[in-house]
Amino acid sequence: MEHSFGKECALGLVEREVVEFFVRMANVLNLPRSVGEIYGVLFVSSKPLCLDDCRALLGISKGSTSQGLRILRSFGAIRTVYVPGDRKDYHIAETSLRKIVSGFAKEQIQPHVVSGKERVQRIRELLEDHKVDNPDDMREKIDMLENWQKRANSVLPLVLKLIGK
Amino acid sequence: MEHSFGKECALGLVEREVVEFFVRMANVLNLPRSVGEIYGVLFVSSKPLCLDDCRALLGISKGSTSQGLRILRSFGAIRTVYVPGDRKDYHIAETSLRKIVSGFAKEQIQPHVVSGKERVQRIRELLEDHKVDNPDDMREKIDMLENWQKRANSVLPLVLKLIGK
DNA sequence: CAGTTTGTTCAGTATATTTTGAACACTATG
DNA sequence: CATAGTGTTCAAAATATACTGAACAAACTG
Repeated sequence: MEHSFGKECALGLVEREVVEFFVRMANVLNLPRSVGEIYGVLFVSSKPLCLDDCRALLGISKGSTSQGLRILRSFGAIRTVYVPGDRKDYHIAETSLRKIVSGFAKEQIQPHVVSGKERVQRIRELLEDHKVDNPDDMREKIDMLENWQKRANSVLPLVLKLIGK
Repeated sequence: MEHSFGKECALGLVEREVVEFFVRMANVLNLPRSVGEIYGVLFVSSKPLCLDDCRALLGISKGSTSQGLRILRSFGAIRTVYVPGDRKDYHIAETSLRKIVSGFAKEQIQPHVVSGKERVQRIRELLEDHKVDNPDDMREKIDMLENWQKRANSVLPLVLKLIGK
């Protein structure tokens, strides 16, 4: 007999623990808790689940579930599968670590990198026609920023290579 | 003549832009905005700054500044330097990307990785004496989690190697 | 087409995080 | 040892973020 901790929910003890694992993951990656929960419940399930399955198993709202699924889809952490004879969309967890990492990087990190690049460019321009305390020193620092960005950019491809399939 | 945007502050236009760059960085890394601001102002300054310098330049509170400096110190993003004949602590930005990344990883990421490892172990144990829908499938999934962790662990050393000094 | 089922959107609410500022501890200094 | 200078802590306030649920849109169904 399994005690329930906190709110009732339809998941077994082991399943709950797996979901919690992904909640922590989400936390580290700066994603909403519900996104972790949803990926977790899909990961742990041996069959595809529809929106309402996820919602019911986790005891969260339809809105959160819909948005969570959208986010997960946006970086390829889940796939939507077609089930003949059912109008609902069914979802399964993508289990290729490489795909997930690469999707996450492309969708969630890359935009920041790009805007960072623009920002440094902008600083360079400002530096042309604005007084600063120590122009040479400042120029050196902007160079350093640009160098950091270059190196940061080179990391992802390597990580993907290393992390394999 | 420089217009001021929003609140008055003691930084020039270029300096403000550099600080904003690091605020975005902080954002991506899931650190408080003030931590980004403080690193930024130290990075851009050509001389060491004390707590009250940072506070005054950024227009933030003493408490935030103290905590921000502590966090930055905790992963080696800044160093505290001794200035003879002055009771105050002075701080400078560490500019070795490698040191910063490595410190950040060790202090902010590693603990999560460790607790993740424990969590997977715990799930394995639970799996021993709790019923689940499909034990074989579940075991396979826990194996996958463990495999992911191994691969994730191998990333940092490589990133450090790649990112150079 | 009227009624159902499914999924999305978004304004309002709830929650979590960050910041503030006043109280405190510590040390130096006269 | 009283006072001033420096940095820390933490409870309360401010802010940012995520979640809810009702209203909606779209697509099927009889």
